[in-house]
Amino acid sequence: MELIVTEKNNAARRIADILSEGGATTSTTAGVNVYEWGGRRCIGLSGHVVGMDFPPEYSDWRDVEPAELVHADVVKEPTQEDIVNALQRLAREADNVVIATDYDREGELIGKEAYELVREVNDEVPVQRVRFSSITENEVRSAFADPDDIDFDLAAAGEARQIIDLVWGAALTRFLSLSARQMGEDFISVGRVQSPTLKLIVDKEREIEAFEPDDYWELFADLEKNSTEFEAQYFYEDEDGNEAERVWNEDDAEAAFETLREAGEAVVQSVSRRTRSDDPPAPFNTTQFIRAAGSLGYSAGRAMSIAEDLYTAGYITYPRTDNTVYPDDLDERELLGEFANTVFGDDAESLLDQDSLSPTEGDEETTDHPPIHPTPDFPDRNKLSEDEWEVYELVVRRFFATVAENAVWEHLRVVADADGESLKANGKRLVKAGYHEVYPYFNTSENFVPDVDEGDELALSDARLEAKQTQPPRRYGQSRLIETMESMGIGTKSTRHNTLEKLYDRGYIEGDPPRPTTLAKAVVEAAEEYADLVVSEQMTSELEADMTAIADGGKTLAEVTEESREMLDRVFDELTDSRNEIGEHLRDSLKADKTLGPCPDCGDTLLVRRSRTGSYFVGCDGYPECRFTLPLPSTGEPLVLEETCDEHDLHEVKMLAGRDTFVHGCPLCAAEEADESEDRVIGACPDCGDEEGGELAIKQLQTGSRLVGCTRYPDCEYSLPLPRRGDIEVTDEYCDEHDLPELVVRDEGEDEPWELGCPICNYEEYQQRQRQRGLEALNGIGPATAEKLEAAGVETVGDMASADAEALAEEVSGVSEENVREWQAQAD
DNA sequence: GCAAGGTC
Repeated sequence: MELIVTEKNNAARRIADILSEGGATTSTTAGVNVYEWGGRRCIGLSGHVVGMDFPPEYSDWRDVEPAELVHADVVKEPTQEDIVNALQRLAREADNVVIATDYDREGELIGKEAYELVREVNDEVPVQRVRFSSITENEVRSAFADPDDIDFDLAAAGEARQIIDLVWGAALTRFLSLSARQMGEDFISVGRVQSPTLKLIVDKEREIEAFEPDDYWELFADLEKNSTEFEAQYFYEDEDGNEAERVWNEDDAEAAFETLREAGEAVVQSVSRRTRSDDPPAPFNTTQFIRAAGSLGYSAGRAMSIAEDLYTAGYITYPRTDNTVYPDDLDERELLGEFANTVFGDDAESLLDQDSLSPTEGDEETTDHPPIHPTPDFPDRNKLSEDEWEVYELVVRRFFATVAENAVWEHLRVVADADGESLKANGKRLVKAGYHEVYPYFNTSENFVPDVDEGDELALSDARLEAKQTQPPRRYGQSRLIETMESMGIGTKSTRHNTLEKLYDRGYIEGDPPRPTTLAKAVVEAAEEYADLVVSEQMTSELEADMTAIADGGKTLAEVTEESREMLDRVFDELTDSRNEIGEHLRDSLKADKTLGPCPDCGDTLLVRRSRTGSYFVGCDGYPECRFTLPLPSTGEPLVLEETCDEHDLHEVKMLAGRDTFVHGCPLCAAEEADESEDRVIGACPDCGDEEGGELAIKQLQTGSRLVGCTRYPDCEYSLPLPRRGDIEVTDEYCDEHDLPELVVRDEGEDEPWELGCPICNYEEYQQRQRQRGLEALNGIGPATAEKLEAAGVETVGDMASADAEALAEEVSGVSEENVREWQAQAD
């Protein structure tokens, strides 16, 4: 029996399909899919199934000096036990093993890890290696016809990276965390990729903070020919002989303005026309896909998660790729043909009608995977969420664009003279739309300038002088950060977006575009001073050079890692002396990130704190002398914003809760608002109204949340939830069943008020919906939909114990699929 | 409990 090992289940299934000509059967071994046909079995790993770590005696942070980690052993342990078990079970019975992991460095290492697991249980079996750059009939067949050996040097290069990353990352992370006494979940992390990325963000912030704006002026006027008006801008020649529009001196600007205002007309000095070809974009690699999705409003992580779903469902190719050149065996014409009978049919036909079909190419041609493009498998639109469809359409249209013709612009430049001052107008017109016809994501707005001739006298009206200021540099957006990381060579196609998420999670950045916290600045400062290499992209470039040397046989893994450890030794020589100083600086910064402002009782400082039960609240730094506190909302992690409240001089607080994130505002304002707001009685309490005379009232709590609750609270705890935002109106309409008024919520910025109705009915419907949604999740509705449900604030079955989920399913069984679809439509 | 890299 021959055993084929791939990097992921999807690849295993497709390779089995090709080699078996569709005849493979699927079974599971130790819960892992195995594809089997004519004497062959194929199993997919899940990337690395073993992980590198220190032996257990190093695991207590307090017992081990961080510097000891530098020369500690590292060991590899299984991290995916079920897959390791399945692999070894099959390997025992194998008489030949073929490693078919991805064709890149990490794939070689994953292959070598599989090889070692095979060897543990079978020291005889031959192990071969096949390499192919896309899972297509031709490539796979020819690779298997001519197998090769594992490249152990290349795998060792990857292993050196693992060791160096672990040793540097863990030792420095522990050092900073211990020195700041930040253990547990709020440790202070550093690493070869995350820290240079963080420095990028911090450096930009430093530029912004150091920025001093300059005043300048710009002048415009309207020109007119044959009663068509167009705008022209004043310009002059600066000291270097360059054309300039900004006037840096107010007197000069006023003088030019005076001339333009008095001129009344301008004489055309020159007219120049040129046409410019606007070539279609290159095929999508991961970074460019993230960028394009970003311009549609998707965060990097969200874009990748949607792409992942579309890939797993079989609609697009593998979304993690550096490649921007379609492989030879992609038949673009055939793929276009697959869209003929879809909503993209007209566009596909028009592309097929072109004289030639030559796809664009980017600069990167790699062996890992093809660029991201749609597969011939066209999705049923109803099965995708709106977001998924939008992203899918982007991928389809990008593919279309890469085989479309170029666009052509015509530029018209007119220069005119108004009493010795120069005016210019630049017009542009799209004369051939080309790829823009099928790829509507780029700006194609035109700027109209009429046909004029040299010597024409144009009427000049409405001269304008605009006072402006230079602007600070812009922060990096997520996609620009990822592009910059790529150009610096840090991170990989699969990890860059995760690195950004890590920086958010660690409390280093907040907002979008991301801004560094005080802690982030302190960590970067500390690293710059004592371990410069770890915040520098140079660490990666040196590592890359070393890895190339290992792969070529010029250096050994032992040499490279030993060299790196010696460097880290020297870093620790310096660090250890400054431990207290560093710790103090980090602690101050952490405190600054939690500081709200002056305590209204004692004038000391209000901080965000955590109670023993884990909930957050606002407390005074002067505790226990000052016992002032304010509550915070119970959902999410609090984040102190830059914005402050005018009344109390306190920073506003934002609650981070994934997609339910909201701004709580100034906690003192929220508390005062709650104290001032009168409870509005709307009816009798259904629990205790008859016996005790309890009444239901609309209440506002100090945490900012609102509810309908019993006036006898805390004796009676009956309550119904209300939305956090919007004005709640009590109408004259009454619910027959519960004898309560219908409520309406009016939210600023929303055109339509939300007719919430009777609060009891509303809550019952809400609970019902929650159950139905649970059922949908149970019915195998995709992760994207589940995520959406979570966004709607609904706990999904994914979070429930399986017994609970089954009980829930039983409770609502007898529901037709149609009903489910209807509910889903409502939820959307 | 530390990193970065796979994959889900």
